[in-house]
Amino acid sequence: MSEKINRLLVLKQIITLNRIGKQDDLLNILKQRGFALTQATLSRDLKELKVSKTPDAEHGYIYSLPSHSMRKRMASNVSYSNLGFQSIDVSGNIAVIKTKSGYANSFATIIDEFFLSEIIGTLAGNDTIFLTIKEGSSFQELKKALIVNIPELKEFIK
Amino acid sequence: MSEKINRLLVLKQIITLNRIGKQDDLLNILKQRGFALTQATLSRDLKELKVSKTPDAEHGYIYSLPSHSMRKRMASNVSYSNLGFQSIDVSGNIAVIKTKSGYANSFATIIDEFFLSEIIGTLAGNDTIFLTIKEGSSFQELKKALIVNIPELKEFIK
DNA sequence: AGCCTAAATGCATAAATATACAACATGTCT
DNA sequence: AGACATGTTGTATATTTATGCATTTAGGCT
Repeated sequence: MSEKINRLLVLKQIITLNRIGKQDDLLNILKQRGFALTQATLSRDLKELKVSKTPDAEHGYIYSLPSHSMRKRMASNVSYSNLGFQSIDVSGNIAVIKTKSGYANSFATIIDEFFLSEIIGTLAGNDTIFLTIKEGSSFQELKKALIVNIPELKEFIK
Repeated sequence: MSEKINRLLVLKQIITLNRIGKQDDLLNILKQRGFALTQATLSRDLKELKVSKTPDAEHGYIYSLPSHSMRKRMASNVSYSNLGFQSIDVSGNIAVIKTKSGYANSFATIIDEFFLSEIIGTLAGNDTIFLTIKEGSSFQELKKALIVNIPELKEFIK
């Protein structure tokens, strides 16, 4: 299960570091790295990651991540390891993240920047963030989206 | 011939204003607007415009223009009609744009923002811009790219 | 633990997209 | 104008990608 999350993270990395124009090529690289999957699954993964296929001056077509997900992180060498994350829980359609004192606001800002489709809005106090989960999305999905976008959280969630 | 340029311009407009997920749909709209073409041509047009197909939260997939081409223009209600453009010529792999006095720099800046693949670099003086044409690209291609990106120039070039 | 629901995946295939090739048009240069 | 090069397009088709359906797997809950 966490197999999938790993795969998504590796997939993102492969896409940012290489210029690849078809799923079969991605598939082969993933297989080399020890993942067992089919093109069908890959297609679904790409959809989930919102990876788009774009014409490229030299390579014909290439896959690329939505501009938000990566660009900033890659450029500025920022690590999120110390976001102050403490825990995440849920009640109804409100997820609650607890952070170290004073970290809630900056953490929420980062989350906002990813425009996660599972979230309607965030509200941050001093050490607490409320996240409204979009109708139709689950707490599970939200957690997964958080991990995929902020890999550093992987060790801490669930 | 200018038929094609018109088509590309309309195509861009259609894409910015609608959320369309497959070429057949685009094709139908173009046909409604009086253009006669096939899916093959459309596919080539999309490639030329660097239109990418992106997963979308609600619509499955949508076509969208590279972020530069449009966003700014649509948002800020800027018209380029008065860029000060006067003429464009070429010698070897250097294209030379003449502008009204003082306009060269701002014009060059706008061009830079489109990251045209036909251009290696630009250099602007007071009323003159030098554009280095990328090896493998032609002056013709460059002019077309300029028109497609800055429709206002259509009347003035060639 | 055992039941239940939701997620994940493969297989097969439909759907969508890109392109080789040939034909035709357009432009350029002398 | 004629010749040559370049650009544009359609047709047919190969390639690539998405998805319905069935099955397996993983969680969540009592």
